[in-house]
Amino acid sequence: MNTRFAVATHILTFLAYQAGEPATSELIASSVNTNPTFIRRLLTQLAKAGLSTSQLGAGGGALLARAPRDISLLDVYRAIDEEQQVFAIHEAPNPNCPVGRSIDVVLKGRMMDAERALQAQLATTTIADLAADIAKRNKAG
Amino acid sequence: MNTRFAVATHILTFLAYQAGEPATSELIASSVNTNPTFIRRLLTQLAKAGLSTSQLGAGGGALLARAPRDISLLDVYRAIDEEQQVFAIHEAPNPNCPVGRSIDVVLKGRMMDAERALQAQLATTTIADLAADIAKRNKAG
DNA sequence: ACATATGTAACCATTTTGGATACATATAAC
DNA sequence: GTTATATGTATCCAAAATGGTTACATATGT
Repeated sequence: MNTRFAVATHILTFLAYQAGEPATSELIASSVNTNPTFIRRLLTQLAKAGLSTSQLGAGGGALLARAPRDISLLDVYRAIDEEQQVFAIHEAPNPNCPVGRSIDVVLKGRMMDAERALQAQLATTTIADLAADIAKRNKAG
Repeated sequence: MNTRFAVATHILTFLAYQAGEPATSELIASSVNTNPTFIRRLLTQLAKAGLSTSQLGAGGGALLARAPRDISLLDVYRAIDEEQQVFAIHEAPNPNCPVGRSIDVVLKGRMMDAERALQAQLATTTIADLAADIAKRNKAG
């Protein structure tokens, strides 16, 4: 998969650490080690999903739109991965073959089962959990 | 994701339908609607994973190496997806940032939880299940 | 006004993906 | 043993995805 989900999660965790202080795309980019445009593109998607907001102008930047404990990794996944599925099928199998005729429908069902299991697990973790894990790790390490 | 997992599953289900009769890469390709080389590349991976075998020469082709009920979608997933993970992280975050320093380790753990949930679900379906679903669907439809 | 920061478009290089051709090797059939 | 068949693999290619870069119109705080 691409790294957008990971970077989006990084962004939100960073914002949680900011504790209400707006963060510019440049500041976030320096934490992620990428460029501000990439961050702004993701922030736009996160804002559309209701996970972040942005303040224009001097002293502005991105903020969480909700409490970290109310943002799950599933929320992030849904905000970023527009396709909403890790599996892809091969288009247009042979309709004259017994297998080709039905494989797509049958396989899609099983793929969706796996996708649901993945998403259910993602729902069990919040940005607050990640922030706590990081705080503990930095204190210990 | 790419379509290799779906095509590999199609191949194995096709072989299950062949009931012991060898299938050439060309025949399989016509069912999948792709080219024989792509099929052979996947068959090589499936054979390395112990899921299929191949017979050279006239009348040859690919065969299942195990009973369809003994091949799970997790077996296919592991045979095909060498990376074994749907999630990717962004490399080299800023070590001087509290979040950048620890996000990778922490997030990787949660990603692996989700990956495990996905794989556990894949393990519940076998090629025999898919073949049965297809047979039922073709009879009904 | 002026500096700052977003949102978005445009362009680019790299990688991934799947398709196409080619061919050495191995096997079956005769 | 010769011939037809089929694999396994290398090579090349075009299209798409991915993330980086520049640019700039718009909005906001000072």
